Amino acid sequence: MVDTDTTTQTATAAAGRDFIRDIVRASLESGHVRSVVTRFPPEPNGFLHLGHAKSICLNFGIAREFGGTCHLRFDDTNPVKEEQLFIDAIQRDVRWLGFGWDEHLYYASDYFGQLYDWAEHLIRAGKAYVDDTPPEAMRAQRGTLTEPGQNSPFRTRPPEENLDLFRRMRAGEFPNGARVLRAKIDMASGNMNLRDPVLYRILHTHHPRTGDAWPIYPTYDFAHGQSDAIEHITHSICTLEFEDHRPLYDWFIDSLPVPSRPRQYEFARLNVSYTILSKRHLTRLVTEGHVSGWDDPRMPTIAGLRRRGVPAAALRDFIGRVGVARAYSTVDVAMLDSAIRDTLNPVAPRRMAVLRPLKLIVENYPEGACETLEARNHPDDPDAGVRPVTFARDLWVEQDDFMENPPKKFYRLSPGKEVRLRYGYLVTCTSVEKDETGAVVALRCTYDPASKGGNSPDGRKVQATLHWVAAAGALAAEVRLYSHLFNRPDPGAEGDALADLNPDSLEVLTGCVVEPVLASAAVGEAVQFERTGYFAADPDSRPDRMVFNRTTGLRDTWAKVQAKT
RNA sequence: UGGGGGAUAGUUUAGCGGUAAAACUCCCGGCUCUGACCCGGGCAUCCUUGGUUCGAAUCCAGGUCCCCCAGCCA
Repeated sequence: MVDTDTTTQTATAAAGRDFIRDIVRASLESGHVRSVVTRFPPEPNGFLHLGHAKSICLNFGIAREFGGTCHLRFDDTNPVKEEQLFIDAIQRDVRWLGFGWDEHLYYASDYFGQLYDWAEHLIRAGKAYVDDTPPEAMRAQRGTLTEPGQNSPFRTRPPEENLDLFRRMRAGEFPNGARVLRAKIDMASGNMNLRDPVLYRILHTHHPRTGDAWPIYPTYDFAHGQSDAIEHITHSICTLEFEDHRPLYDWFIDSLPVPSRPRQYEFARLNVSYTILSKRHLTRLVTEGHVSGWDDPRMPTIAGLRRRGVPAAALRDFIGRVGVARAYSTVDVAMLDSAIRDTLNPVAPRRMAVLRPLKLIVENYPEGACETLEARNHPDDPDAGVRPVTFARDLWVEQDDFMENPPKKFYRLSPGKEVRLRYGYLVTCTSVEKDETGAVVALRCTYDPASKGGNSPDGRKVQATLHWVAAAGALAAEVRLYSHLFNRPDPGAEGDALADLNPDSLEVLTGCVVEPVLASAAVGEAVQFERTGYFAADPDSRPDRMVFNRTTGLRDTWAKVQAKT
């Protein structure tokens, strides 16, 4: 008891601050709740995305911070849309994000029997009735936002008849859509959810878990709160659009002999600029082939972000930065990139990779010769060690690092200019080779033999340090550069969101050359290509033909300077 | 007078009657064997109009704008 209190206080002090956590803290301190129990309730009809990540971090995070429990519960009440494939993917993604549920894995379908009994309970209490009204007519009877609805002619059906009909619905006697079970609440309510909501509908559909055991399925409203109650959830946290379902949520809890009294709290869902986080749209992107799949690195899905190389820690950090509130908002996607860089910068090993190669010939370096130099794996972390890099006469440098007629602010290579080849030598460009069309095909340089390692004895400074790869031994690679999937910050604001798809969201570079050590880069593991960005090997990689995904670029001040001129 | 919510820098969020804080973005500068990282500096009449108060982003009253709800989806 004393230990429990101490634990609670410690956890309480350690937890973050937002209005939900304030509520949890208060309920714990007041003694209304002894131990917090939350739940993450995905519907298995798609892959998890950034919006779910917020909910996952909130629910599992609160349980962790306050010494409570968080359940993973699949909201599988609509077999028409749900699949085992998604159930598996969701579990994989939640785990990858860094959360676990121990034995607390549940399915709303686990409670179909109990839910059915409670439906009969409502019928006997005169609080629910079987309605034969066809869908279109029912819609017409519901009224509008400003006009009250009309009572269904079946609303006064006696309980015995309702019970008989409902049992026959359950027995599979009627076709899809023939009848529904409705709660008898108030057809004149200003809250549309209270105008006799549907509790059960007839669906002769195979369910991933219950098979063909049920020809009727409960609706979200009838299943969710009661599932919470069965699991003794203390804080049922959901998004704002469920706010006006709360009176209904409470109506069921008050009308049924449920074993506990959960409370629903709502927060604003996450929106991110230049992306879309609606399952309907994401599903279309996949099924219509606009992306390669749910795990396409451009997708805002957990699986897509993972494949792109985004670490789980970066996602958690991002969610933390975004905060939790009740105000509608759209977060700048730049905040995600920032979180990714901040997570990767201190840990990602540095490598050299030339994305758009330009040949550089060191004229005064002996032909056929080469030497091994030492490069640090991380400039700020000596413990990261060093690796050998080969220097030779023929090298590759980045096309962007050379300009024949440079503007004043251009620090890199140009005729007559001296720069440093990182961890190598200082080189000075002496001449340029061009093809018939006038395009630069190679640079000729001289190197200062005394500058081995990158510094000359006389201490002279150069303005730029370039990355490079020796031609001999270089590994060929494909590099996939990703940018926003949509070309406007608010896709869909003017019509169909898919019309705002960015046709240039994927750029595939096939002629890249990278350091030989990259042959052993593990899939999904982040590295920094110096001066370029963070990358991770894609599952498509093969030892002799690596494929790298750009997770995110480095901040690029030069690009900004350039853009302004 | 349908019901329910929300308004603090360009973007998210903090602030809970004592004179607006942080992160991201952007701009200026410094440092630098990554034009990265890092370090300085800059960027807000707190939606509005009144009221209460010595004092209001915070309390009260009235406006304005935005979002959600008329699935047998969740």
